[in-house]
Amino acid sequence: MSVAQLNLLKLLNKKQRNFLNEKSKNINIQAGESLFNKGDCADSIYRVKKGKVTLYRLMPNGEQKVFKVFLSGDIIAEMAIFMTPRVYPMSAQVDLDSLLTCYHHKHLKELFKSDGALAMKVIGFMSNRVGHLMNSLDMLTQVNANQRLVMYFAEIYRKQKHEDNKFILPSTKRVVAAQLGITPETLSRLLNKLKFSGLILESGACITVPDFSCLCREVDLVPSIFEKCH
Amino acid sequence: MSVAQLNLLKLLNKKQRNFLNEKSKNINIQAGESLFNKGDCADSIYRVKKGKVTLYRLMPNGEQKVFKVFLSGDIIAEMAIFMTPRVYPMSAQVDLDSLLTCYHHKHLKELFKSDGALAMKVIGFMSNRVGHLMNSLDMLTQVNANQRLVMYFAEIYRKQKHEDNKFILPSTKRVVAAQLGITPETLSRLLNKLKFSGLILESGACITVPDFSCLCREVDLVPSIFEKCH
DNA sequence: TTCAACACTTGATAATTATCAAGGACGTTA
DNA sequence: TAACGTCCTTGATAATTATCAAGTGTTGAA
Repeated sequence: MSVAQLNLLKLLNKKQRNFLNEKSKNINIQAGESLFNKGDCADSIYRVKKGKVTLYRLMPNGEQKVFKVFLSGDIIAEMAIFMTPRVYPMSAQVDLDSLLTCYHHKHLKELFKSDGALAMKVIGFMSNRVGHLMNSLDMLTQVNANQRLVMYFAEIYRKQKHEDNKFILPSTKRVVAAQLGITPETLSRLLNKLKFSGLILESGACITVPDFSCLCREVDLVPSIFEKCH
Repeated sequence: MSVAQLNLLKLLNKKQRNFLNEKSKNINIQAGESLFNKGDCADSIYRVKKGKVTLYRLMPNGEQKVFKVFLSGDIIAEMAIFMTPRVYPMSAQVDLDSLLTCYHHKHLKELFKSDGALAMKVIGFMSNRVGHLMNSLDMLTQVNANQRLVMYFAEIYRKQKHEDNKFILPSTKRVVAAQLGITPETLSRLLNKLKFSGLILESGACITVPDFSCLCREVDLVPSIFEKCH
């Protein structure tokens, strides 16, 4: 399974999961509302059961820059509850009417502290996360916008296990551009270039890649980035 | 204390440290030799007692791109030993004749597994590391080369606690440029611009910053990045 | 010493990406 | 329906950074 898909709660066994679920509570939040703000005490992590939540950061100029989009199944603030000081490092906002499950940090820590083997799993999970981030860090500095775009395609394609060579952009292009660290205009032009070359087809938010190898070759990347498992 | 300065071994208490030191062994390595290669089984972490080690990655074109430089006191491969699969994600090479202490992963895991409170500290440490990396990730995509350079200055200035407003570039400018994700030529020109404006003085590898506030203002960053503690 | 290798610099030019300005497409609301 | 807002696109231009080529200085080996 891909590292990206793993999350903290998947490390638990059935019994532990039951223990946690008993203590959890579901909450409904309407689109537009704030889930938490940067600097708030990080008491809970959230699991998205339905809807969409974005994690963002306020830039000096007041713009909000999206860091990550959470969809069904994703866990929000996995790391924040373990940090010192224990505060959320970014803000989260609900984009669509959402159903979230809320877990209190005390109960998680209780589990981890009492079960040494589980704690080791968590440590391993976090190490892999660090490795993954270091990779991204490397890529984003070493790689041009075209390559970042294709790498982003690969990431969401692996995440969405769709039947054929299609995937859906999970948010507006404005947000996608922000995640790639480019302007919406540049994104528009890059997509145009790929469409014009026939390397991708676009219909609304749905993107089709007829041939991954060709696409990768075009931007000078190895095709293996699209492979779902490794 | 700054997050960057914390490391895995500092989480141990005296007794645990003694336990580990008994099992450790010192090794001398000559400049130019390889410490480990990407993909090697990650059995050990290393502590630099003397010398210099660089962690690097081989690029598709065969160039080696430096990810991090380890000097006295730093720990190499803190995360690798916990990853699955347990292999080093990059290669490490000794740049100066070095004395390293080598700790086997089994002994560390033994400690972490048996002491729930320690395991929680480790989890906290890794969470903070993740937070730190997410910050860097954000910065490197949102920030231009000038700002990255000054942020880099801030990082090594905080690390080297020198008397006055001086710090030493820890490696050649070629390597510094690679770490900043720019070419040596661009680095040369950026430094020139800052020198010409009087914002920095350069003599060999030693850089003096007469006024941190001015420097930060010039590149549109907050001066607090140079503060040693927070 | 002389040569070769390497780090660094500088200049000229090209490629990449951002910025600014304008307009089209679409849905929402009055 | 009209008016508005937002997303997206497109064009023109500017800023940033890379690339290529050449030259300087230093070091270390023959």
